[in-house]
Formats: sequence, C-alpha cells, structure tokens
Amino acid sequence: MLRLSKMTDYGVVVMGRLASRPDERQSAADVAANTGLPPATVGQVLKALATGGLVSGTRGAQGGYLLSRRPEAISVAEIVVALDGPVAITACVEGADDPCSVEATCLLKGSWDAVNIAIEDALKQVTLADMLAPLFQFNPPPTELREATP
Amino acid sequence: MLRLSKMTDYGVVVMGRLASRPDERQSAADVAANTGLPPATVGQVLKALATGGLVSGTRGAQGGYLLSRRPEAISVAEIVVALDGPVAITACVEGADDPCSVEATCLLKGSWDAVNIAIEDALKQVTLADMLAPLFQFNPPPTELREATP
DNA sequence: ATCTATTTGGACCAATCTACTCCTATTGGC
DNA sequence: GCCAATAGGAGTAGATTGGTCCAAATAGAT
Ligand code: FES
Ligand code: FES
Repeated sequence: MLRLSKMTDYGVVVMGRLASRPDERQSAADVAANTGLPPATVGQVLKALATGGLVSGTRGAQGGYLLSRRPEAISVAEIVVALDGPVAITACVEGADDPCSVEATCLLKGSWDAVNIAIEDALKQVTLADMLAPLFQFNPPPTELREATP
Repeated sequence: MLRLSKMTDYGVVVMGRLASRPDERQSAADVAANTGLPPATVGQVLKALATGGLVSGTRGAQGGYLLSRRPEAISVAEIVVALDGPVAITACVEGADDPCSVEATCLLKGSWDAVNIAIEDALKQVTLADMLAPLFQFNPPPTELREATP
C-alpha cells in the first residue's frame, strides 16, 4: 500500500504542536495531552526526533522539547528519515541494507533508483511550514504541488 | 522505511520478463524459472496483475500470460496499484479506508494529501519501458527525472 | 467427447514487523 | 538532596507480509 509508518504520521503532528508554541518547552506528556496521541508513544517519537537532531530535549524540572530549527527549514523528508530510516522503497535501491535476493540474475538492477530519487525529492520539497499552512501563514504555498491545494 | 511491498518489486520484474518476449505466451512457471523467483509467488503476482488488467491470461494447454499493453503505455503507478492497492502513504489521506484515530482534534487534517499526490505523480511518470531502458531502447529517457540518470 | 495442461481463486501458515508499553538510568533545576 | 523530566533500552500483543498449497474452471489437443 506504499505505507508510511504511523510513527512518521505522529511525528508530523508532534512537530506541528511544537511549532505552534515556538518559545515554550513542552514535555512529552504535555504534547500527548494536547494531541490525543498515546503518551508513551509520543515519548518514543520525540526521542527519535531528538536523535535525528530535529528537536532538542532538556531534562530535569521544567524541562521539555523545543524545535531546533524554524518550521520553514525542516523538510518532511527529514522527519521521515528520523522516524522510519532512510527512504528505500524497495530492497533493490542503493541505500538498502538487505540486498534483493535475485539481484544477480535480475534484469532491472538499479531501475528503481530513479523512482526512489523522485519520491525523495517530493518529500524534500515540502516543509513543515507547508503542512501547517492552512493554520498559520508562514510563507507562500508550495510551487510544485499546486494541484494538491485547490 | 517507506517500503513498497516486495510483491510490487516482483511485479516489475515479472512484467519485464513478459516485455522481453512480447509475442510469446509464458506460463507462471516459465516466468519463475527465468527470473529465479519463487514459483508459487509468481503465480500470485500474475493473478493480481491480471485482475488489474495489465496482463491477460489464457488458460488451457499452451496457455500463459501476455502483456495487454505496450511497455510504454504501462506506468509504474499501475503496477503498484494492482499489487499493493491505492497509494495512500498515511491513514490521513483521502483515499484511505481506515481513518486516522485523532482526525477530529488533529491540526494537520488533509496536509498529507499534497505529498501523496506528488508521490503518485512521480510513479505515474515512470513507465515500464523506462525501467527497461538500460536493456532495450524503447524510447527517450524520462524527462522529469534527469537527476536520477546521470 | 475426453483428456490433459494450465490458469484461477481461495484458504492457509510461519515469519516478520509495527505500535505500544514499561522499566531503569541520567540529568538539570529548586 | 529531591523531584521532574528526558534518554535508552527491552519486551509484548497484534497486524501484516511473503510464501505455500489445494480444489475448481477452462481451453486446446487427441
Ligand atoms: S528486483 Fe531486486 S535487483 Fe532486480
Ligand atoms: S494525523 Fe491523521 S488526520 Fe491528522
């Protein structure tokens, strides 16, 4: 089904919540309460985002998470990579660890790379700010995706 | 990992094999032998492709499968849809059956649609002939993906 | 007409992955 | 020193996947 993991979906929601209060450190429990997502899972998502360098966590009392960059400077591709690992739509693209079982005899070795790069580009062109555009007006709507926003 | 199911991967390999002998009806076992894929799984893949109208199966002795269209007229998107169902990267896009659990309170309702359409377009622009281009010369290389084919 | 090869459609199972939870250690402020 | 919160890991129940198998339908050949 060409599914993106639900974690990535949550990731964007969580980032959106953080972006809505740019100067306020919010704890994982706080974010969970305001988004309606399972608290423990939100914690895990924020941990992964922190590892990826998209948010910075502060421990201790009055601690919490903060966006490490402005929403316009964060692409959806980065969120996907932080939560789901590198984009590799099949086992036959260069980045994949588990090589395709029939790559020796396969006629199409490497043919998926073009598709993979195209998808990667599509994800890179959309920023977090673009996804929040209907709510806050950060910047003009994306240029490449005019068909999607009628 | 933004994974496309392995079935789709196999689907393209199988289609490629059929395309290499355009006038010859090939049985599932035949295709399996020539691709090195598990025979029973190849049968399942061809069944799904037949249901999707991409290949036409002829039963009985000397039967087999035949491409129902020319390779240039078959997009990767069609193969993906036939084997993996409609492209819906998250549970929050319009096409998805299982609605996102927090869509009521979610701020980003519908924001994934733009990304989804962009990916769909990327898949539609690549044809089966394009994927076989390194082997046979069907037509000029894809225009939109020049970065992918240096 | 009968036989045989082959597709079709369905159900079926084992392995894997996912979403989610929980526990412990570490860190910083009060 | 104590409390609040992250960091990092392990662990589990459920869903999904890749793969197999078998009965039924169908078309060509004898
Ligand atoms: S299908 Fe994997 S290398 Fe061709
Ligand atoms: S995350 Fe599903 S509707 Fe917003």
